[in-house]
Amino acid sequence: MDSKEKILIEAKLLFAQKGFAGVSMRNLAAAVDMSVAAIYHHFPDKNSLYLEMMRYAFTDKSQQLTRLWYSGESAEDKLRNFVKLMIEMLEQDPVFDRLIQREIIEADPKRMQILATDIFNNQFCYLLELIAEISPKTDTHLTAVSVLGLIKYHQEIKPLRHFWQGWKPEHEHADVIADHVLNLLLNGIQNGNNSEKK
Amino acid sequence: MDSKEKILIEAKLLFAQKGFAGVSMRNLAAAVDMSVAAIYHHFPDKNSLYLEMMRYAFTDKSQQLTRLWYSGESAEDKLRNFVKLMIEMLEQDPVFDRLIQREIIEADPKRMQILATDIFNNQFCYLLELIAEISPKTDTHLTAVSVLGLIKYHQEIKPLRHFWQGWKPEHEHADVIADHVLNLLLNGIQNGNNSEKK
DNA sequence: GTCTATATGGCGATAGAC
DNA sequence: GTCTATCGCCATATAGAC
Repeated sequence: MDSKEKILIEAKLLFAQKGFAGVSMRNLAAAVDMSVAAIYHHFPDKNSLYLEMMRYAFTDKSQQLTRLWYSGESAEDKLRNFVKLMIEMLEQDPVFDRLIQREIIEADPKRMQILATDIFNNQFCYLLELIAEISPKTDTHLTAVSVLGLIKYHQEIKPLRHFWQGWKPEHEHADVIADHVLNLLLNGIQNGNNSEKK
Repeated sequence: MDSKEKILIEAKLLFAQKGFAGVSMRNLAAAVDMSVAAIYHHFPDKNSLYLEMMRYAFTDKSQQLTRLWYSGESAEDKLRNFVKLMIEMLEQDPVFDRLIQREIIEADPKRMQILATDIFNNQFCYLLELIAEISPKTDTHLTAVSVLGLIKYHQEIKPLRHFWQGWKPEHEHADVIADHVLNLLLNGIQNGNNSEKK
């Protein structure tokens, strides 16, 4: 395999786990079984390596989703499939998931706009249309963010949740989480008993 | 002011901004205008300082919440107040919010267990009981995580959301978000039209 | 392209004076 | 309780041989 790509793959893993400040060039060199100097042959400095890794990690994540929006299914089935696909994607590539989280918390203004507009906004618009169809009365922007939040948070909290009461092994399975999230979205937590309301 | 408390206050700010690995004892010493050795007089090492800062940052928060659990209100009103209080707390103290985010993402195994059990678990248990009362049929653990996710994600995504379609200035207000989250939790997104279901 | 060796400086933590 | 001075180590980055 190409040495440069090997470095990028390992860098993605390490930076996602430990953050920019938490990963040393020595750590990375050890992980790819090379010397530090060999890495500096491929990248001018640590910062450039990080940026190039980000570009590498973000390529072609949206193809699977786009196929979904153009399927001929009903709006509710599309939402069902969207939630399931997103949860599966995050579970399948947790490294990618953590990288997004890192970027949001670091909140570098330049990178932030690229991330928001170039990568996420397109998919967000499809989701908005879908929600407008299913639930025209609600604020579609807020609801779309809630849908993403439910999907994202269950993944995000995985390191903590098994310490908490009521945890079961099945709570780690993508389809169990997907079913729960979809049920909550479509019915709330009262399971059909949503009478009393102002 | 007490030197130790001054250190804790500044440490909270710095660790929230830059993370554990991103803050050196020298940075902190400069921020409180003391020597590094003076800090080591109050704390045995960097890790202990961090843990004590976390406990310090959480004490007043859990007091507010605990008062809420022992109020004589109905379960649904308690949930309503919990969501509102949490959103207000996160908005009012964004440093605290970032601290949680940092902690979850850094997921240091040693710190994780202490924080998850010592600090979060108590409040989580109250939330579990509440949900068990409101919605006995659902999986309470998953539902509690969803409640936290809805609250947390709307705050977490703030740096990104205004780039996305459908955003309005009012989406930044705590009470608008709280109303939206509560409506979603109690009714789902279909607004009472939750008939068709497997 | 990859290595060994090294320059230069910041890191966590400690010793001991005041 | 706070300081100055220092230890030993690890950080980023470079030089030059192969």
